[in-house]
Amino acid sequence: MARRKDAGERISEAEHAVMEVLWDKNPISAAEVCDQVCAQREWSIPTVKTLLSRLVQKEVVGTEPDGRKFLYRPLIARSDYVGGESRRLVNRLFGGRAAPLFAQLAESEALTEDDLAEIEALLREMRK
Amino acid sequence: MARRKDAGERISEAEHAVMEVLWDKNPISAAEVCDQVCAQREWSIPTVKTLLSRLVQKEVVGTEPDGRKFLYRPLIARSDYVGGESRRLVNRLFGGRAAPLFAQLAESEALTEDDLAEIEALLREMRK
DNA sequence: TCGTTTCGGCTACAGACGTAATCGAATTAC
DNA sequence: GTAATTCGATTACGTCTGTAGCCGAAACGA
Repeated sequence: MARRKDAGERISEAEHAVMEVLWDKNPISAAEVCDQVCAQREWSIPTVKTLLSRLVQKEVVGTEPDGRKFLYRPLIARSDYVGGESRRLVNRLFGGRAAPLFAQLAESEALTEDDLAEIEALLREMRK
Repeated sequence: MARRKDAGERISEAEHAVMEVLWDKNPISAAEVCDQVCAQREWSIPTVKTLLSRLVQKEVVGTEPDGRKFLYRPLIARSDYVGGESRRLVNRLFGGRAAPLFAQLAESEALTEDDLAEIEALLREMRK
């Protein structure tokens, strides 16, 4: 498959915060991104613009002109990113096996009752 | 803002590789760490020594003198580190819920038959 | 005792990251 | 039409990371 030059360019944590905004709504301008993200993290507009241009450089965000300004939109799906990060963690910490991760979360009380029920449902689903 | 040195101090990926060696066997000397880790990553001894001293600075690795040299041992449990990293990922990508992570792994085919069986067993265990 | 090896401890340095100010062109306001 | 505003682009800069070299003291060999 035409795997475009992906994994090379890692998305940093700050950049990820910007991506979340773009996944939530797009295409939007830098100012709009800042409206969203500067509420949570205490960033200024220049910071957001820097992060956006780095994301554009990394080819994970695309731009389209909108009059005098630019609108930004993600070029990768959130599920791809999330899946990749999840797999990276599982590989690095659990030798690629998901069960130990599950056990770890269970042990550290990170699983709510809802989580358990949901996971059970998913398991039943997969068993069919 | 003042450097928070309490419990923070993140362990980088390269440092983590060193930690894995220490968790596997300890206390050991820098040379022994290199024997293990320089096989996988292509590092030289100076690199390993730098990583070790950074870990000591971060107070996650302790030293004890052994004649003229030092022996290193981890000061944090692997399960604590692994648990923390797992929770960080779940918080950052899945809003703190474990179920979506599970769903993600399922969707990306990252779950083996063994994983499923193991997780089912864990679930039954927790249901008691 | 004197050179050689062996360590740990500083030093180095480029690239990534977090955070932001400044510049220059285009646009809007008078 | 000229000043003020608005953007993207460029530049800045300290920290963290990856990767490693050099130095001086201790220890060992002869």
